[in-house]
Amino acid sequence: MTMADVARAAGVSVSTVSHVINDTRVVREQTRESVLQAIERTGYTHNTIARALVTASTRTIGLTIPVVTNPFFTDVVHAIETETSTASYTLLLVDSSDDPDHELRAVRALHGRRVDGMIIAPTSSAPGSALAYLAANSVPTVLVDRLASEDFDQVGPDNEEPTAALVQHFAELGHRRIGMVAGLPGLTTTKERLRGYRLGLARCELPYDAGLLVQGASQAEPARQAVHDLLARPNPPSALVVANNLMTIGALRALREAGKRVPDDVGLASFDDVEWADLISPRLTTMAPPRLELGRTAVQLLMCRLADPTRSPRTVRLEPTFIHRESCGCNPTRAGSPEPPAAREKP
Amino acid sequence: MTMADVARAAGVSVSTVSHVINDTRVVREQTRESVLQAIERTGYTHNTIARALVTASTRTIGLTIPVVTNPFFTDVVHAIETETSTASYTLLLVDSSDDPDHELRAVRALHGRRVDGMIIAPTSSAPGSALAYLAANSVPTVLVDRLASEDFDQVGPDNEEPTAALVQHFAELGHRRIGMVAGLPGLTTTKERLRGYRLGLARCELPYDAGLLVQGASQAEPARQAVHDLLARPNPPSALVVANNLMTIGALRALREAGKRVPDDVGLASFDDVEWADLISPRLTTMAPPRLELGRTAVQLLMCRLADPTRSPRTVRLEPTFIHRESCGCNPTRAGSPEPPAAREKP
DNA sequence: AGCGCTCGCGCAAACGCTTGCGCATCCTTG
DNA sequence: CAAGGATGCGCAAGCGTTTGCGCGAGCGCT
Repeated sequence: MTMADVARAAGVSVSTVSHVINDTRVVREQTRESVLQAIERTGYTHNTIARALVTASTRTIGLTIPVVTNPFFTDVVHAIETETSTASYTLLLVDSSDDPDHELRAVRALHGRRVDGMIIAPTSSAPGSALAYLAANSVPTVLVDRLASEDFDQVGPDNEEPTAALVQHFAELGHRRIGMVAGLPGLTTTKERLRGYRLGLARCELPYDAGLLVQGASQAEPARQAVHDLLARPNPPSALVVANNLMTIGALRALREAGKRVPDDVGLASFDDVEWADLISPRLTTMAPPRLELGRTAVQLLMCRLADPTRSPRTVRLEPTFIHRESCGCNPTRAGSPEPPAAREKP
Repeated sequence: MTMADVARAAGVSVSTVSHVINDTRVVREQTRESVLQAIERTGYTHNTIARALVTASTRTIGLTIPVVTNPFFTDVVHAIETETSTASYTLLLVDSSDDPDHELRAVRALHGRRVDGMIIAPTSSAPGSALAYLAANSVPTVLVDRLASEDFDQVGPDNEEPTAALVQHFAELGHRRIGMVAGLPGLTTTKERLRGYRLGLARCELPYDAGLLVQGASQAEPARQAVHDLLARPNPPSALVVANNLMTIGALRALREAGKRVPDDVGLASFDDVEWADLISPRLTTMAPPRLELGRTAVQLLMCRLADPTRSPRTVRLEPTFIHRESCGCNPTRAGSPEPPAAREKP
C-alpha cells in the first residue's frame, strides 16, 4: 500500500496522488475523487518518514525532561503537548533521568530522528554535554525551567526574588533561624533559589548559617534524609524553605518522624505547588511557578525560532504566584486567596 | 554532512562508511579508523529516518495515554520509558485527552511515522476507533491498564476482586451503606470496578442501592461535585470506595467542605494509591495497582509480539496490593505494612 | 484554420541510507 | 608456479515520497 499502489488503482501517476494528498496543485475534481476512492479502497496510509526524507522536515519536536514522574514536569509537558499538537506537530519524548550522559544520548537519538526542534529541561551545561552538542549541530532548541545558557532561547520561573520572599515572610513572622532544603547541585534552579535564600536572609539582616542548609537532591527520599539530619543538629531551624515539590514530600515525612508539628514547631513553605497542598493539615504555603505557561511559552519560543532561525536568543522569566495557606504559621484570610473554591474550607 | 561527505573525506565508498557505522561487515582496521576520523572531522550525524526508509524499521514505539498529568499513567510511562530505552527503542508519546477522536488522530500520526509498535491505554474500543484502525492496519499493539479487547495483547490490573475486597473490608467493619465514586463510563476499568463493587455488596448480602453510587468522570473536580451531591442525599453512605487516584482528591475536598470527618463520619478507601497517602490525616487506605510492573509487562508483551507477530494475543492481569492505612477506620498494626519506612510514623 | 493559453497531468530526479552482487588483491596450498 | 579461497571493498538498485519541468489536449480568439 504505497502511493504507487494507489496510483495504479486510480489509474493516475504517483505525482497526482501526492498532489491530491497534499493539496499542492490543482487536480480535476473527477480525478481527485477517484484517487480518494483508491486510497480508501487500498487502505493506504501516508508514509511520513519517506516524506520527511525529501522535505527535510518531520513536523516533530523532541522533548527531554529529567523525570516524567515529577508533576511539575508533567504539567509542563502537558502544556507543550497541547500547544504543539494544535500546531500539528508531534512530540518525541525522552526521559533524561537527570543524568548528563543519558541526556546526551537522548539528544543524539532525537537529532538522529531529525526532529525539527527541541525543548529541553537541561541537566547539565558542561562542555561535552547535550547543550554543547545541540549548539554544535545548530539544532533549534529552547530550554525550559532550567535556564542554563543565554545562547539558547529559554523560559523559566523567576527563582531568586520569590525564594527571598519566602524567607522574608518567615522573618516577618519572627523567625530567626530559617533553614533551607536545596535541590540537586549544578541545576541552575538550585543555584538561583539558593541565591534567593541568601538574599532574603541578607535583607532581613539575618546571618547566613551553613548549619541551616541541607541538600535534598531534588527528590523526596534524599530530602527526607537531609531534613532528618538537619533536625538532629544542635540548633535546628524554626522554619524551613523547601526548594521544590518532591522534596516537600520528604521534608514532611521527616518532620512527622521527628514528631515536629507544622507550623507550631517548624514553619514550612515550599517553592512549587503540589496538587494536594490543600488536603493536608496544615495546608501548605507555596510559591507556585506557572507550569502551563512555562510549557506554552517554550513552544512559542520554539515556533519563533523555527520561523526565523537567525534571531538572537531570548530569555523569558515567568513570575510564580505566592499561595498563602497555613504551613507558614499564618491563617490568611480566605477571601482573595488564589485557592480554587474546592479548597476554601478548612478541614 | 551526509554519508557521502564522510566517504569522500575518508577516501572510501558510502557502503564502507555504512558498514563501519553499523558494524555489518568486516572492514580493515586501518580503513575503519580513517572512516571514524572522517566522521569526527565532518561532525556527521546518522540520519535515522533515511535508514528507516530502507530498513522499514524505526526502532521507535508509539505510546498513547489519556492524560500525561495523571501520576498513575506517568508511572506507567516511566516504566515503559526505562524498559524501551534499554532495548534501544525511542518513545513517541501522545496524549489522547481521553477523547476517541483525538486518540484516533494520535494513532494515525504515530502509524504515519511508522512506529514499530504501539502501546496504548485506550479511550474507546468502538468501531471506527483507534483500536479498529490498529487492527485494520495490523500494527503490533498492546493495550495497557484498560483491557478493551482480547484481540490485542493487553495488561492491566485486576479490578473486580480487589474492589470487592474494599467493599467487604468496610462491611466487616460494620458499614451497611457503602457508596462508590465511579469513573468515566465506557472505560473498561470503570466497568470492572463497578462490577467489583456490586460483587462485594452481594457477598456481604448488602443491597445494591443506586442512591449510593455517583459518577466522578475519573477526575478530581467532577468527583468533588459528585461526592458533594452524594452527601446531600437523604441517606448518605457511611463509607466510600473511590475508583481512582484523581477522584480521591475530589472526594477528600468534598468531604472537607461538607464538614465530614474521615473516617469517623465517612470511611474512605480508594483504588489506586497516591504519593501523599501517608501525609494526610488520616492516612489513606488504598488498593494499589503495580504501576511499574504494568509498564514493564506492556513492553515485554510488545517485544514478544514484534519478535513473533503471529502469536495469539495474551491478556495479563496483575494483582494490586492492599495498603492498609487509616482512612478506612482501622488502625492497622504498623509492622508488616507495605509502607516505606518514611511512612510508618503517625503524625 | 492557426495561434497561443490555460489546464491537467506524467516523468524522473532527487532525499540519505542499506545491502546483494561481484571484482580485485593477497595468501595458501599442492 | 598455478589454482583456489579468503579478504576487503565498490557499484548500483532500491526504500516511498516530493517537485521542477514539460507535454498534450482543449479552448477562445483573430
